[in-house]
Amino acid sequence: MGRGKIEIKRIENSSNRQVTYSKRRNGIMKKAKEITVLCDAKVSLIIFGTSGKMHEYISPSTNLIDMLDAYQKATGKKLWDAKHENLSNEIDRVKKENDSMQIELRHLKGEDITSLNHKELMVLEDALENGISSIRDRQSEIVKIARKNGQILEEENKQLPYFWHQQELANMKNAVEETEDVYHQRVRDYQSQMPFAFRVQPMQPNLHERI
Amino acid sequence: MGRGKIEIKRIENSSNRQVTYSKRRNGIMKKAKEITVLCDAKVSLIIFGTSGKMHEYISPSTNLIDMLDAYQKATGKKLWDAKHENLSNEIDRVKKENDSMQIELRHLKGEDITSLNHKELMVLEDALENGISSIRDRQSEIVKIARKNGQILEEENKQLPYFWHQQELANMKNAVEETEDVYHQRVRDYQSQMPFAFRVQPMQPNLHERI
DNA sequence: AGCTATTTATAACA
DNA sequence: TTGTTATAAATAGCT
Repeated sequence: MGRGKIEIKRIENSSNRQVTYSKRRNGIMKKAKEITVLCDAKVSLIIFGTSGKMHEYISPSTNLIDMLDAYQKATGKKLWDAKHENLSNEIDRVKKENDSMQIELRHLKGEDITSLNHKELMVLEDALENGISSIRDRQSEIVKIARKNGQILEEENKQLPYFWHQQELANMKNAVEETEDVYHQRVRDYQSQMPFAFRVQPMQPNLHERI
Repeated sequence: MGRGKIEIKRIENSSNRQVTYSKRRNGIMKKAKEITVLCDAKVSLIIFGTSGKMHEYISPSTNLIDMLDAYQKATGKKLWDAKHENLSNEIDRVKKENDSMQIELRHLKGEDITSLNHKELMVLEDALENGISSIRDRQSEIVKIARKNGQILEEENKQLPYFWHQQELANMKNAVEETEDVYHQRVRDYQSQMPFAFRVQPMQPNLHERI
């Protein structure tokens, strides 16, 4: 209904599309109002354009909530329960993730490990070895930097013998481990059989150096 | 638009009203579909006639729930109330818990530790020491039981020297640590200053012995 | 339900 | 954007 007939397909010219949208939106709104009055129907009309701007019409004799209640009764579909269900599902999902991390944490702390078998324990032990060695490396790095900057406090100084000793032990152990290639080969094999929760998961590196 | 012009007011003749309702309803539906395609708008249209029968149109690119979510964002009106807000809040809470566990796990694995200071590293180290010693205890326990039951496989036997060696190292270390009461006293003090995520959190004990 | 005279909506243009 | 107008589309009153 215009100067020319148009096909019902997306209008590619964006400004034409905008104009048509605006005019037709008004047209539909008008029709909605008319059918409401003429036939005392109840209408709920919500329109979003590509811009994201919303327009709505609700028959004056009702409101959106009542319309949606009626909708649920008429269709049997649960609307706000569906929403509810989605949220519940997400909670379940996140909580499961939570639980497996919780378990992994406890395992790494040596708790609840009676349920683990030999292989699983070996994987854990390896992870802990790696962790502790990283942390000791970092410790000595910090101490070295602090030394250089003359920032070591009297109190902290007292602890140093312990760390140095730990370093020695770690070195001894590493020396032993280096002769035990068979063991580490095996650990790597087991890791590929472990459940996902036991592997390292990627994460955003958002932390900064702050000695 | 018909044989005669009509006023926009309730059609009193019930059968005329019904006919007009049906025709105009189809007209609006058609218009809704057209604006959806022509302008890629998203439309939700729900109509109830006096009979109580419902008709609806939702743009194929969306669904009623998403439309209503968008409606809420656009208007600020809440259609689904506190119940859902509570669920959303719980999701946020659990996700945050998740994040801090994620961080703690990475720390225990020796990752992302450049952001930690000396004291925090000490707490971690202590936790790892405890974990590794529990796990080694359990390892040797398992081995002992397996020995007793004659269940040791040839393959597993190969690994034993490593574990025994680890045990020795651990014992040496413990001997050292026992003479370092000052250190452990200090670690306990630091722990009370650590953020929650670094402490052990309670959990349901749902795992069973399964050597 | 169809039919068609008319009214309305709107596409192209200004 | 807003308005105008030729034309397509919707539909009121009839069958």
